[in-house]
Amino acid sequence: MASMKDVARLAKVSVSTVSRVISRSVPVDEKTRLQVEKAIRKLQFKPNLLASGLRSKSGQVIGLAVPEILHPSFNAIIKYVEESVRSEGLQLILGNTHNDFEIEAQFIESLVRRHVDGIIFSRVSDQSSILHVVNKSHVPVVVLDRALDTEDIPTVVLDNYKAGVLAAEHLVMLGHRKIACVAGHSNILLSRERLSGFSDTLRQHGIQLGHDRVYEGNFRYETGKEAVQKFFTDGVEITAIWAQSDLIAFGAMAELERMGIAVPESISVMGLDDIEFARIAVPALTTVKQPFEDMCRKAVELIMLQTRKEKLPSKRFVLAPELIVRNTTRSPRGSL
Amino acid sequence: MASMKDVARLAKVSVSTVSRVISRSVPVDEKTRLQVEKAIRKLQFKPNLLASGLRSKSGQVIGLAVPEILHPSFNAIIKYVEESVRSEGLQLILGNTHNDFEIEAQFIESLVRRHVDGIIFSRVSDQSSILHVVNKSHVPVVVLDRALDTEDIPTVVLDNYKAGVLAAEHLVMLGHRKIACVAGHSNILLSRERLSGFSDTLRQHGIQLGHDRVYEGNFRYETGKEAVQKFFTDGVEITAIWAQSDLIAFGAMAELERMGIAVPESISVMGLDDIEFARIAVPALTTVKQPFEDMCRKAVELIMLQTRKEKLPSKRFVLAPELIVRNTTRSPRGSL
DNA sequence: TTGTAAGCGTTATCAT
DNA sequence: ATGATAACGCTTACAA
Repeated sequence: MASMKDVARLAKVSVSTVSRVISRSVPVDEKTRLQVEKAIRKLQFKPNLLASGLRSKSGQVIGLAVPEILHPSFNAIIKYVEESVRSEGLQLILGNTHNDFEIEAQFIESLVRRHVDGIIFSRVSDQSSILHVVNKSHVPVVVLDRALDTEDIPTVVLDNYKAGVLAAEHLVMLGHRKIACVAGHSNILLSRERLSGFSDTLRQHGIQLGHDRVYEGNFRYETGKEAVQKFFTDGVEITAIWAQSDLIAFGAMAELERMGIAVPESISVMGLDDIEFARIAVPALTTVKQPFEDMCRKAVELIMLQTRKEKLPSKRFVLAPELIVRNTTRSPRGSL
Repeated sequence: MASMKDVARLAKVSVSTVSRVISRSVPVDEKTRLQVEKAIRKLQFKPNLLASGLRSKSGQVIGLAVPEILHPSFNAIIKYVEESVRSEGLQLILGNTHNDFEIEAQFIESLVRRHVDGIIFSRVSDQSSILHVVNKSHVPVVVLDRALDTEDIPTVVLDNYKAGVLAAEHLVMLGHRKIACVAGHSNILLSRERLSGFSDTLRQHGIQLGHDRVYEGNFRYETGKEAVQKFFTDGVEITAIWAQSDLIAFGAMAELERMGIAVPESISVMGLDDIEFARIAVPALTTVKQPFEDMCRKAVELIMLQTRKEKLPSKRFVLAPELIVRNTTRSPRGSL
């Protein structure tokens, strides 16, 4: 492959001039510029990213760490982060941490050694190496989707409280009063926030969300099944369920189906995320949409700002959720 | 960040010795090795990947080009490629080509400039720049999931003909005779192969798959809906449908549901891929499984073999599909 | 505006 | 077994 040296020789200029033409950081005489460009075309010269990265200390990549690739919401994040990253002229290194902090640490280390321009963490493990990264190597970092309440790191999150509010309002407006919630683990901040928004709003409408009506699990499909089994084993009366993820909602619906309980005729179900399948499934899932696209764009933007050493207007960016009404919710039997 | 120079100074050896300790390519005296390792630990030295990449002409990354991230089968591919790549000690650069050959070309160019150790193409666009890559820059390449019939490029594919056979056998065994197929575009080789396997097998059982019973579209959800509409508009009698992707199958089921036709009671539906949702959906989808994990592992393996300049045992690796029977297929009414 | 030359942090070659 | 030293291909002071 042709190098700058070759171009310089052909264009009868120095390598620095070639470099200037390419980076267009410094004015170059029209005539010499044309010569150089001609030589570049002739030799099909493409600058070596490793060399320029080494010199300028910028690998022209950003890294994205997700805890699990085969999960619809992370798919969305991967897609939109890739899009934003490319629109900045960079490339994306993707790593699956499997929620394992050792794998995460190893991934991060490689990114740092590669002089990435930034790292986006989507849901970090609790023993995350983020702090280490931020302190030791000064690589710009953004946390996406899961806020760390304790840390002073740029963060992009959903307004999780508001998500709970939207869900509660929707179910209450439909006339439900026997309502349950399937939540993520309470040691995760966003689970707590979602639940607070949900139960606060119910309370404002005179509905108490008792402990027996809250099932705590993870955000996966199986949690939905388990929750439904638990509610019925405990004999809890229910006409509507809000699941804190669409996957949970699908698990719940599958279990209801298995038990011969019709959705939404007998029980309404709604989720959170608005994954692709929410639209596709039959019946289509009523849910609270997470604005993944905006969140990812924001995250990349925050990386770029830090790269340019600009001061961030704020450390914490909270984006609003949106209620998407489809076909898994309706008024309870006998109401209205 | 500490560099080799720093380590060398602290350990009172030359940088080359440090390099040798790290690469362990050449024997180093036990004693000096320990000294060096101590210094490395003390300084928390991490070799710079850009520098070593520049010198050794290996970026320690491989690139993966997919046409669409938000598609369940590509999710699987992304996941399993990432896994295999990491187990080789490399990292993954992911690019979404949107089936746009210009975007693809640009992505590939950056990968080459980055001296990636290999590129995996998952379903290339028809005007793909693969050939260019293979010829100009000698970067190892593997095509995954969609074979190019014309080219002499290492390829990993599903045995698509066999997939058609498995689907046909299953439906025939259940007693179906009025069978339809929703296929991908016939200008894509794998669609044709799947269809051939399917119709050949039906024919062996005395069933002719007429043109009116084949709907050609893409592999997306909407195609399934369109196909069902078409079949019913045309008044084609059907008791079973094989869709060449799970997404198509879900589209078909949604449309059947909308029309009040029960699956599998009135019409059996089966797919191809075995995406996550096939298991999760209600009713769970009967399908032909694509061994994504094995395919991806193979693809990465082929890259590594090429990197080591080893001769490939073959250019084309065909992996077997597997029938997964779930709840969307059963014997037609009236039979057995 | 352009050229010279000194790195960036490694690895590879050649001595010793 | 170890050390000097020259690359790798680019950017960036500093000079001219």
